[in-house]
Amino acid sequence: MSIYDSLNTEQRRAVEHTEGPVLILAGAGSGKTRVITHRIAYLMDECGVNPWNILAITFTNKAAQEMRERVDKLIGFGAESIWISTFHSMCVRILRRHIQEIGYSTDFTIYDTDDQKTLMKEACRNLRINTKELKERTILAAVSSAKDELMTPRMYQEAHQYDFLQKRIGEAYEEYQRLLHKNNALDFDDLLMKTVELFTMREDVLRNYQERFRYIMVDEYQDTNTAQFELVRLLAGTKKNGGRNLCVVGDDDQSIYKFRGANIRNILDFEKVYPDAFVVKLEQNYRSTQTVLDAANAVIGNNHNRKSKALWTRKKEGSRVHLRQFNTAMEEASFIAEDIEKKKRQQPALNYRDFAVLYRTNAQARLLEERFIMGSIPYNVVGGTNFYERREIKDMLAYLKVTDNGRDDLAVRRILNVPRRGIGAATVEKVSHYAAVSGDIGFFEALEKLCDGPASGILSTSVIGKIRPFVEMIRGFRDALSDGLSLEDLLKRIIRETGYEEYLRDTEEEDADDRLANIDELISKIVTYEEEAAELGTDDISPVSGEGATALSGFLADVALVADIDDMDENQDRVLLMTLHSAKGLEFPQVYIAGLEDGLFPGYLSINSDDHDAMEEERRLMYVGITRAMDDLTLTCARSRMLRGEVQYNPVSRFVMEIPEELLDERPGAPRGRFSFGYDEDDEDDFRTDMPARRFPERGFSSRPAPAGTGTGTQSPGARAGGRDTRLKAVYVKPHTPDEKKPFIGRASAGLSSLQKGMPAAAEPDYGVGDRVRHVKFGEGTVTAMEKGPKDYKVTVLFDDAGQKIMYAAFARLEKQ
DNA sequence: CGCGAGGATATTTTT
DNA sequence: TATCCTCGCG
Repeated sequence: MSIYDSLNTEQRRAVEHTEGPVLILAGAGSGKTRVITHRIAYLMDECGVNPWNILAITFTNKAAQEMRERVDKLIGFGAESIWISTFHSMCVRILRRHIQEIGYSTDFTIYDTDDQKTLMKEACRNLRINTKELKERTILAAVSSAKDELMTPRMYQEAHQYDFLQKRIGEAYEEYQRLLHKNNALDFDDLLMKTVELFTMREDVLRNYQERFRYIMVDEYQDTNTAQFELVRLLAGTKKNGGRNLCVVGDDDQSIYKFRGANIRNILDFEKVYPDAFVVKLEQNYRSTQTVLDAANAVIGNNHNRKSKALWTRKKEGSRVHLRQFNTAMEEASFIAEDIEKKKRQQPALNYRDFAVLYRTNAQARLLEERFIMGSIPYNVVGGTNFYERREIKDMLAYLKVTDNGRDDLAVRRILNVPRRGIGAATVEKVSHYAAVSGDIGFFEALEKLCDGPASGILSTSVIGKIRPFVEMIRGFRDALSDGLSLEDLLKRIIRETGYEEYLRDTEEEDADDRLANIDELISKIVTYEEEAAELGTDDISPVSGEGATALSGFLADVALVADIDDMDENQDRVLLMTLHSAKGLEFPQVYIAGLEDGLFPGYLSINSDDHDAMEEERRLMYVGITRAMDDLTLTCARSRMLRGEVQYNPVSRFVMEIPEELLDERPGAPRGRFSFGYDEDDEDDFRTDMPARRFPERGFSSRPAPAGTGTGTQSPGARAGGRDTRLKAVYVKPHTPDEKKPFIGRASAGLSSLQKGMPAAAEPDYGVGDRVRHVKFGEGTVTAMEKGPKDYKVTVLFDDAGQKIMYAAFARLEKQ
């Protein structure tokens, strides 16, 4: 009995095909991690491949960690010398060793989004860019996508020489890079781009790694961007130099990171780049019930750009997908909290950790949290603000950074006056200038010179008197560190000497305790790090610290690359709350997807976007969400919800409508209440606000639309404006209230959003009594009566098959035959 | 220089 | 709504 016997035929083929390019299309829950780990084992056990010749790349540290654990279990000895790491840590590790070849020094620091913003602000100031007209945010976004596409500042400028705004962005990009370089810092995207640059410029270095990584595996391949693709392509080498043992694993249906530059074509076109690729599809799902799978398949089936796949399972049918609709988001949250308790009572085998609540935006977590606290349900919110982005943590890290590397000007400036030392902007400005004219020395160095040297007249003695203690304190930290003080004690000493605790208590009474707790957390993280460092020896403590790196810089580099999800501890018995994005790659017996409303999920941006892909990406996100569920899936939505200070009224998400009715335990109803878009014959109800939470239209009157993409029944594609999904747009128009055709999403009061443009008004129908018409659902029929009702035209139709129906013109979407 | 008030502004999603 | 930024005063 070998370990490979547990694999199914397809998995086995994927495992045993070790040579040449391989594409594994792995549907959700099809055991792809198993395939990768077994493949690694197979390479070592059966093919005699050395572990150090194997590279496995993932996207998150958590995935990397999990993979390593599983490989360890499978093969034991030797697993530790396999490179299993994320793209970013891999790049850091390579750059720590070779970046001097392209003009940086190997002790570079990594800037997070916050630092990027600060730096870009400086770049704009230098270039006299008015950040009111051209926001740093915008520039940074452009720079980031340029880097994803491996575009240098020069290339950017050349590509946009005739567009004034773009040209300015190009200049800002260039200046920003200059500042990064001056600070000996790389931002996130640089890690990838600089590695590619290194490999392109130094063929010998590339050769070196090509020879080392004879077998490469890439997980979540659908999420790779151009830079990552190029990196992999370079590492994999060519047929001639004996490489190309590249195995990529992914699922185009789970590509949800386009906004971050992910290029779905990387997976769709893999066979074009590698025509001799061996392709395996894993379609057997080991996770979910048939019902859940059917729902997922139905939803994703509405997307066009995909490799066809049909998941199936041997698991039982399972219970239907639960659908619950509420009047407010508060009720929705209460329901979820109560439902979890109810299920736990009914099925004592369930633990809190078996539940997850997923949502589109982080902001939605708040209400849920409130209710969970109220019901004393243990929970954990994953994501939101990253631990390492919290102010107090960044302050502490800045002290550590300055102690470690004085060239990080940003860090120095961050803490120079934190806690307050009476050193202000004017002084910072003078010191910066002094640093610039003294041969572009670092900020801290400039501070030192101004304190140590003879009175230069640049700073007054009183200011020097404020700076000197700071400089001396930092020096003290440095000395202590080189005398062998542990990181833990260093951090404690920093807190003590700076008086940070008192500073927190003085300035913010409210959450000082929370912040102090966070600092304690940081201390324990640093302790853990040191313990691991002691165990493994400095080189292997972290995937990112190359040789030559001190323990401190190793810790700092690690920290920069940690995502919130990486810290998730599945041993805690807590309900997990997280975004759909964070949930990718996870599974739970009980899953809730909350906030299923058009305008929220799919977000209004994608509903209104001209980019057809945007909606498909949202749908993939829904697919990811559904397929997280093992046994039970509950979908919830609210008719009204408070969003950034205003109440919004949104209809049920179109994605819910795409799930076949027979899979749901309740029918999606038309939203009720004041802003209902009305559908029932007895329209009086539609304006009652005290409707019971759940009430569904009569049979046959659901507002279920046809699947997107198939058009609206007989409507020929493209017949309507833009050929896009115009059907649902009608939903936003309040029926026939002549001077009030406002969208229901976006602002409920004033402020007409762009949604309004191009919206079909509830116009007079182009048919009359006696005309033959066709309805999406009921088929053909004859109009027998028409009456101008209070809100809209009330049309009575005698359908050939479905009998007589009375409906409103704006929603019936009757087509004259 | 520090602090507070008030206004603007953002809101998908995150390695 | 919550945070962030700017501006003006003490």
